[in-house]
Amino acid sequence: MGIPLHTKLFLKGRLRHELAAQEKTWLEEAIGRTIRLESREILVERGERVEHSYYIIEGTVLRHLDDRNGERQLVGVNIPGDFVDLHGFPMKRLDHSTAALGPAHLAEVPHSAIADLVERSGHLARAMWFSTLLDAAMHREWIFRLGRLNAEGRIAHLICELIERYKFIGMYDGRNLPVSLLQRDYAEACGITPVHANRSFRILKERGVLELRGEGRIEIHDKAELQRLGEFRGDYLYGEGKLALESFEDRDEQASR
Amino acid sequence: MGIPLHTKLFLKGRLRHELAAQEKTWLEEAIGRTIRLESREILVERGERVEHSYYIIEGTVLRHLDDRNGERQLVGVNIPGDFVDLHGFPMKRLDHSTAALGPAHLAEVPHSAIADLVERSGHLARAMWFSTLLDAAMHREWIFRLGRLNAEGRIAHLICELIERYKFIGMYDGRNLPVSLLQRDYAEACGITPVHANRSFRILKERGVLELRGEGRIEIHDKAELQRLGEFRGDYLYGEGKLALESFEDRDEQASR
DNA sequence: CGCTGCATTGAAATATCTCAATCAATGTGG
DNA sequence: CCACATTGATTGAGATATTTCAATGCAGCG
Repeated sequence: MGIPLHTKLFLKGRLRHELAAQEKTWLEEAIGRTIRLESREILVERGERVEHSYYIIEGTVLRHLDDRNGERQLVGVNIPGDFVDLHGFPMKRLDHSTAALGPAHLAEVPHSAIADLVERSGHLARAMWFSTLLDAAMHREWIFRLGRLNAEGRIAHLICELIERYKFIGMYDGRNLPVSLLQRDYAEACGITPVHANRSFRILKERGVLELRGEGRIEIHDKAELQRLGEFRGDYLYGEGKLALESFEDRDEQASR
Repeated sequence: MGIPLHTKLFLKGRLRHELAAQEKTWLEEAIGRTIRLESREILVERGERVEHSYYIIEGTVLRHLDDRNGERQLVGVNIPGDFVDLHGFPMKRLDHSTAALGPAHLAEVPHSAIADLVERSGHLARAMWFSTLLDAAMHREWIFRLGRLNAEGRIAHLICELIERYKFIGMYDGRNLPVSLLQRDYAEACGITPVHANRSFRILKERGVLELRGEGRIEIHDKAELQRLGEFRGDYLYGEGKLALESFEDRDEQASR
């Protein structure tokens, strides 16, 4: 078919198994259109009712809450292959805002199409449920990071998470992480000031842990130390041991005639 | 029927509409047995594989992550009517631990029974998905609380959330909140030390905002000020305007012959 | 060349932690 | 009923982490 394959990475960072060809086709068909966002462009504002969910083909989307003074707290980072706001499908309204980090290319999936998908494939339905649960698991680690770690640890933990997730989608080469967050963004993710983020990065650099290289690139020099600082245990990303959907797969096998 | 009705509060704090009688019956039947936990007893440890999910009939369950030194970070508080670990159904393994706050009475629901439920009722399936998404929404607010608020604000925000949730299940009278967290627990929820929690509560008391009364009771004196301090907007609990499942209900109506 | 946006640095102010002690309530054994 | 242990709350004082404010540096860009 001549349709461009937007679903190549679909949920790739989220599931341990490939989706079936049939499922991929359905997903591909569910895409209404694709949209391009400019750098820092807002996708959805907190409180908005939503009729579509967005899947990232390319780029990065930040999810955030605003405080009274308009200061942001990031609550999530989405990368290619992620749904940004799949929870908008059951919830119909977003409790946080989403905005592109740099230029981004998204697939827009109408909720009506998701409803069809869910009806057609129990497996896909559960894959989507699972994906939103993975968001929740990440949220929990973010809570941990903010509650128990100091500034360096928080940054380290965040970067560890990003390393694992980029690894899942084949975009981490063991040294260079293609992340273009500004120091301000790290500050907003870690609950610290940009000034303090800056000092923390300096320390990490001086200790030979990592270095911000600009151009949307982080150079990882000592991942072990990074994990130690961030008290990072990556199991919450459910990437190992293909734990993810196996139980569903078992069930599906039993169920299939 | 002679079976005690454990599902009276089922998801009551989670949905804006009553479940259908048929659904309640199914749920009731899905309960394998009920268990009682002693105060501070651990229910599930991080990393454990789980075959059951637990629904709270009575009592409070805390969800937490441990840091390297065994210090806890709370990531959630569950109250009567909540599923504690419904996400264990799709995920099969918990990424955090759960433990009773005081004595608790739980209903144990085998995942096999949930699988049946999900298959039998699309509506119930989505209600459960929704419930887990509400957890995620709360997680996001916890991230906000830890990232943007000072100690007093964090405590205020947490208590505001508890007020709303107890209100949903008819256990808040406008003044007394039946919560028996220790100051240590507030500290673990808010990412501060117990000593600092203590000082913060003193300030809240001196300002006439609230008072810990012991005996598992918080007296709320000035809810407006509490909300201001916590920059609290309760919309993320999806309790107003019955936004929750209306879209599903619409769809279900269309779908029903 | 003079913006502009971001990174970087210094110095003082503030929030929070740490350590150590005391207090109050409760329960237990004799 | 008393002596004692236990648990959680409370307080003080000094140490540390983080913020705030203000200035400077630096690169891309019209």
